[in-house]
Amino acid sequence: MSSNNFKHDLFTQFARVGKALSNANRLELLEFIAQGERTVDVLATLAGLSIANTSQHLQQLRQAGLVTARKEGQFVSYRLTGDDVLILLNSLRQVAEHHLADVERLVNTYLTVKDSLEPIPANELLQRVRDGLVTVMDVRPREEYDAGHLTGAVNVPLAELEKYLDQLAADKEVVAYCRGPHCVLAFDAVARLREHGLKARRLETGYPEWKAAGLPVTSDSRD
Amino acid sequence: MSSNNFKHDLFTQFARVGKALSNANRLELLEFIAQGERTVDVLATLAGLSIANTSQHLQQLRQAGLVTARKEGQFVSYRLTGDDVLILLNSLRQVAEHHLADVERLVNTYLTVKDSLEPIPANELLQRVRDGLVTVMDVRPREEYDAGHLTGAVNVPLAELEKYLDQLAADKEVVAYCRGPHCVLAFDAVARLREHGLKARRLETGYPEWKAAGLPVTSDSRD
DNA sequence: CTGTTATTCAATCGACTACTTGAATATATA
DNA sequence: TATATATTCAAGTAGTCGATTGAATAACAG
Repeated sequence: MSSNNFKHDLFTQFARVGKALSNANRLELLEFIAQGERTVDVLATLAGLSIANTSQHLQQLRQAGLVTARKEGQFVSYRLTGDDVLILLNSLRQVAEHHLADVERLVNTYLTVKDSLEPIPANELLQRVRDGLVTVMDVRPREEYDAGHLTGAVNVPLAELEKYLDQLAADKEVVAYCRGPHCVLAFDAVARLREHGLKARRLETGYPEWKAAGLPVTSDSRD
Repeated sequence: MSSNNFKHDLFTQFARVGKALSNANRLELLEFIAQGERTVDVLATLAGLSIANTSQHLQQLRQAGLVTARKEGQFVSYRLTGDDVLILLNSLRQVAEHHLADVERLVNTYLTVKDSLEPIPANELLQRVRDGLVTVMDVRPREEYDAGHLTGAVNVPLAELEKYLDQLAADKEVVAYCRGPHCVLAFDAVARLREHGLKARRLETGYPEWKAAGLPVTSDSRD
């Protein structure tokens, strides 16, 4: 029956996408790429992989249709092929969180104060920004901030957080965000801000999701 | 940095889910399970696999948190752990359809209708029903159909689909629907109808949404 | 208790995966 | 033109995966 073959062929193609998602390093690379176009060696550095290895992973992602490459001079930049990839990644994460006991255990182990950190949803943050009630703080490294950030956010790399303390308006609540819902930088920032007596929460999601939702972003360079 | 380990551990867990989705046979099993609880040997028959092999795949799916098992007498029945798994499967399919050239080639090779993967919106369906251009097919089990269905729809439970093939007007397009936008029954029905050379699409939403929109419904029994 | 059925476990084999190393291919710069 | 840089390709190794086969559980029937 050729129809059975059709079905099986189709599932084989779907499985190619699944296979691309079956490796932790590739998922991490995807998360970095989700924040904006990245070159190979930047990605290798961010993920802590060798360049050749990174290149190979990127080609698997490309063959699975999750990323596309663009060559500019000596550099090859990768970016997601579309917002549906982001949706796919988020539903993967959601299923994993929901159904894998190990994930919950992990999160609880590392993020002891999880519930006290009440994340703020994106739409609520948007409203509060408009009302001038909050300071939005981007705690990612400067390069990532430059590549794109929430409009109105200030960049405070985690290492320099303490330097900026007295520049923060004491009456405004601080909302920190970073790369995604599981990015620990924002958790750390909130914990440290609170140690210094400031009101602080974190954004429920992260920069890629904010951007994908069509909410206002700013990039300081091309990108 | 302990946070790097945390992050990597987390991605390793996500990758477990991805790995479960990385094999065509497992994806096919998942689709069958999505239609309702199934026992091991039924699944083995449906997928054309040996029982031992099916059992192994099912356990991988279970360890990835995608399905759960329930033992009743001699039989072990598997079902999806939740609706978010369905959402994940659909976004996987969507990304694959969107970005894998091979999928498009496959679909175009086997299917006569080109824009066929696009679901039809409710208002458009309503118009086409009035124009007598389509056969509306409710692929849910009979009890659900009896409790309420789109006015004018015929009930063809998925298991009996092949029996009804010659009763379908060959010149009319078939529009299948079931429980909601992510209900796989309709996907499956469309795929199988197309395998038999019929024009088929699925309704963008499902019965609950149709009813909620105030569009015409009929119930055959009390209710 | 014996035999049957449904499912899982265990052992095996060929194929594939992740990563490393070192070379090849472009592209820019001096 | 020669040289450095960014990326990809190719080959090799240890480890994992998918499927088959046959045995091991477990629940039921006679």
